[in-house]
Amino acid sequence: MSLIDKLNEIVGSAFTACGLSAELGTVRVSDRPDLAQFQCNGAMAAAKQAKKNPRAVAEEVAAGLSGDPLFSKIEIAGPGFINLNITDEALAKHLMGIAIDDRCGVAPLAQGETVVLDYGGPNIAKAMHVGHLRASIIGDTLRRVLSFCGYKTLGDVHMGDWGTQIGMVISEMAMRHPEWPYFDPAFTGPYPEQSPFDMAELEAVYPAAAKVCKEDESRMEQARQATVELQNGRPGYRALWRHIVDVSIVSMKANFAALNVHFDLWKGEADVHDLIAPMADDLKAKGFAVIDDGALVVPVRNNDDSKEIPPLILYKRDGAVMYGTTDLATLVERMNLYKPSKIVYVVDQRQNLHFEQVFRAARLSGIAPADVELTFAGFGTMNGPDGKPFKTREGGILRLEDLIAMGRDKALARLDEAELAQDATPEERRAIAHMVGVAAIKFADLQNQRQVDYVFDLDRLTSFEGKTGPYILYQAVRIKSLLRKAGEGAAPSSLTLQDGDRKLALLMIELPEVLATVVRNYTPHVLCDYMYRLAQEFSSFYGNCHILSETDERLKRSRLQICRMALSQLELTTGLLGIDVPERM
RNA sequence: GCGCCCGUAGCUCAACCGGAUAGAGCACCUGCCUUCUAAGCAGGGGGUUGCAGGUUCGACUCCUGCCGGGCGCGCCA
Repeated sequence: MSLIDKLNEIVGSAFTACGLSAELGTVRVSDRPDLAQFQCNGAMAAAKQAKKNPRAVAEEVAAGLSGDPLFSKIEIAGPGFINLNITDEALAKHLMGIAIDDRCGVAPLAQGETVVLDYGGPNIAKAMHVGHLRASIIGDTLRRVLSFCGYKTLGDVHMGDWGTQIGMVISEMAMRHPEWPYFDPAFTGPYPEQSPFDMAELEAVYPAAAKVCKEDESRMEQARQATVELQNGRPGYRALWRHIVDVSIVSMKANFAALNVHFDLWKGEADVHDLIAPMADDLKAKGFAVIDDGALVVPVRNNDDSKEIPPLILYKRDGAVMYGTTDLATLVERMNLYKPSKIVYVVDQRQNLHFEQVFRAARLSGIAPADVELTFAGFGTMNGPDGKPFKTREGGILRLEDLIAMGRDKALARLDEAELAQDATPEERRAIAHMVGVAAIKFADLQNQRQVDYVFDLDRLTSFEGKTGPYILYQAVRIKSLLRKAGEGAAPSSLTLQDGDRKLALLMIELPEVLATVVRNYTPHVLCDYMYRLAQEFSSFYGNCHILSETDERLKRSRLQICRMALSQLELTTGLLGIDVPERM
């Protein structure tokens, strides 16, 4: 049980003893550390309800607490804050419990309920760019945190592989290479196993195709036609599509591997194609789907809506399906295959309305029963310094792999400049630089609140100083180095807490509540904030206390134990962000 | 037009369910490498939380109006 939970129990029952609700006894870390370690604000809320004097209520509750030897201080302050300190002995005892726990004192929150997370969402045939960074790493972090907290998690990359953009690429390829067998209706196969193009060529085709379709309506019409034919199973198109998917996946995997982003499922929109027709028939039969203006749609408007909600389109007039169709069918599939208790979509905030439509259609039709939590965890757009979606100076997109290379090269330069890890092999140095560069990029992004837009600043994204990923790594590396020098020492039987380390000790009890918040609100930045405070508090401790040179053996062992605990938490939490810690840097 | 989001230090961002003196980083200023990695530490200046009301013991937080910005709104994703 976390220390906060324990305090909640104790203070909660003190409230109960006064005839008040236990919930009022919620304790939290004090936001005035100069006054107390913990605080409870429940007396003021209770007084409001019962129309009593808040200080009197607080006095009564405090009197009930006064016999508990856990507390070294119980005070009433201001309008009725109950301020609490616990004894160093109690704190030390609790910490020793955390020290021997490989979960750093965090009890699981769930019992293996399944959660499907939908993140990443790269489109095939396109180079991954900086816009995919947030979608990937926020989703992956949430997956890791939920998994650690006891959920069975399934991360699905959910590629965009079935929409009109593929029709654009196919029709553009038909223009460029009419001789390919994929375009010959008389061809009876088999089609070549080897793709006639590589990723570099594919990437070049897409923007050209998109441009020409935008400018030329007849080309757009061809693209739509190709999309329908692909979806309806034209063999040559399907074979070509398979190449596009395979070539794209190789490239995606390289990017995700570099970022240490993991997926359990490599599914795409196309995977649910065979579920669409039966789903549509069923929705039609039950009256949820109707023909409107030539399209088959699911009206999702409610009478009490204050805004216009357009229907979800299942089949366009031309017979092609849209992403709303595949999203709904994907829900059918996920319910059938995984029976999840939650499905979380980590998607660009601008798709808010779209998912509102999908969720409504799913609830309405019973595809997603009421007890399944559907969450749209939208993230903000990455803007340039001008406030508009980020573009490079040349006006183009910045490729993800180029960004990662920039981070790595900057870290490599830093290693040279500071003459660090000189005896390491070039490969090791490169590996360290990669870890540092990726840590910088990921932490810089994840520390932003998920929902809001943020400004993309290359210098800040690859900065190594201050509130950055490398700062976190640096503190962990210092501890590792310290512990190597200290050698194997027996763990102390108890901790000796002093002014230099008490703040750090107190901080380390907060991890369970931090992770609970991340899970509740799907907000990785709360974890980043904790990690930074932890690293900072350690750094302060490290700078102000001698550890190896401490002559009081008992104190030295206690401090080394604090170091080990800080390292455990840093390694656990960096792991939850998918950030690797080098041995030195 | 309707809807959603945002406006906090020079810049970029935090602030838990309404709590005490609104916190960090960058930038700027002052100290600290003959003690465990200076990618660091200790300290300093910097605020009418867009504006105006309201709710209450208490408002960055909730409500109303206004100003400013972003995004979305039927056959792209």
